[in-house]
Amino acid sequence: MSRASDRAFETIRSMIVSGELSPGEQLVEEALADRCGVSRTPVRDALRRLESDMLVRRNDTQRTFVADWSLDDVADMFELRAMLEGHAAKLAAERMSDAALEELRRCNAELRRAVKATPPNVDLFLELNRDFHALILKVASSRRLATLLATLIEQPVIWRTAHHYGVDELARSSAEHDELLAAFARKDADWAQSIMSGHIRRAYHAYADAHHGLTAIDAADRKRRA
Amino acid sequence: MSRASDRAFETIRSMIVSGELSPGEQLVEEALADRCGVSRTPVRDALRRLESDMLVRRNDTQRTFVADWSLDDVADMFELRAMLEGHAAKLAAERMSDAALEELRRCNAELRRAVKATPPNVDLFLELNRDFHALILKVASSRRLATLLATLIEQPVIWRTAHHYGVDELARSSAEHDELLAAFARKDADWAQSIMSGHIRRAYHAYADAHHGLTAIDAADRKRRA
DNA sequence: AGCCGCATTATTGTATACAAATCCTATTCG
DNA sequence: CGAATAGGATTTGTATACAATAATGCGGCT
Repeated sequence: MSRASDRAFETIRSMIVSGELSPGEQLVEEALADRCGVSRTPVRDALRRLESDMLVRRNDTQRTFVADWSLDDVADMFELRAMLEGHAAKLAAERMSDAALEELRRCNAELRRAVKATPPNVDLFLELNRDFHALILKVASSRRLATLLATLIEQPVIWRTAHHYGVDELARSSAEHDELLAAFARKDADWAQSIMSGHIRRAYHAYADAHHGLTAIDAADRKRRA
Repeated sequence: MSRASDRAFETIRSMIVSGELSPGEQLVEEALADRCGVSRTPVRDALRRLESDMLVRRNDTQRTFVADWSLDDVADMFELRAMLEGHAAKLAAERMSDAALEELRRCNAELRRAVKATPPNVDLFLELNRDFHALILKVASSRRLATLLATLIEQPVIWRTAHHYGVDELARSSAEHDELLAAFARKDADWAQSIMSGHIRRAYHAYADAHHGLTAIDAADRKRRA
């Protein structure tokens, strides 16, 4: 997709992920078109893409809204992610090359530096974490799997809450990455799968712990807006 | 989506699934618009949807083509399906109600009748098989999972080859469904998961057996057309 | 002959106007 | 007072024209 459509997609996407557009809020094509400085046509394209990423949902009469996720939905999402990323790690272990392994090591070394900085560089951590997982997915080399996972990562839920991670959580992440590297080095597919699955599940509980007190407020807030 | 856009989607979709449009063939918006009797706008919508279902792919310059799948891709697809449908069966076993179980039983009874007819009614089998799996997915009640699986089922690969099933394969399917029903009745989630996973894997091998001799021809055929 | 550059054609992208559907509200009727 | 509803306002759907980009083929050049 060329300029206008991409711009619309990225603009709307970042507005959703940043929370500038609240969960449950209605998205009106013409208003978005104005904000993006394009016509409705590319906005419609963008909304379709966002819909397939499940960042927006449509009601039965074709109105679009920013997706809102219940705790159950989030739990669901993490469970699927644990399963699929575990599978990816397994495939990756079987297909890991020395070069790719070395790149993963470099990535995690940088990641650890970001964690150990004072104060820890959370944005950099997130970026390198993304890279690390993306690299594994690449080694797994399953187009299908990549597509499925794409809709599970990069969720606003994750992004808005990642900053709540404590330093200990961040450090634990890079330690788990080390374990993954060990499993990859030994080409132990089942081990890699187990670690990855646990890695994601731990992330879920970190999320849940940080949020279980907020959901009631969120729900009330959402209702008020609607 | 209202009439025109849906019509375009369904028309193009069925042309792909039936093989009227060959894998690798370029899809031109205006030509499709003519064939569907609508303008390019709804066709573009339809192509986006087909793209997210992975029935078409786009090259780097935005031309669209009917998706073509290598044997590896298909194996990949079945493996993911085995994993995800297995997970769905597990969730379903935990959440199965008596009413839903009864409905599944009725469905499989009908399915068995379709198999035992002379000659076996393969189209009816396929439809009921779909219903059976959809029902399980519904009981699993995970929106996310449903979305992910949607892109894996209903592939032309599957549809075009289902007719190659022998009577014994069909009978074995309904027998496996019976086992699933037993697992559901006892709410044995792990059992349900194992059976479902095996069920899909068996389907894969039936596919592979029927096709491993054809791929060379298919490839040549595809090349000739391109 | 082979290849490069340019004009031509084919195809997709975007804007816009208008049509259809949906939503909202005010008003009427029970 | 509440429910049904009619009609205006809002929003989405579709068609079409034109712009931008990519593919194709031609002609000249080496």
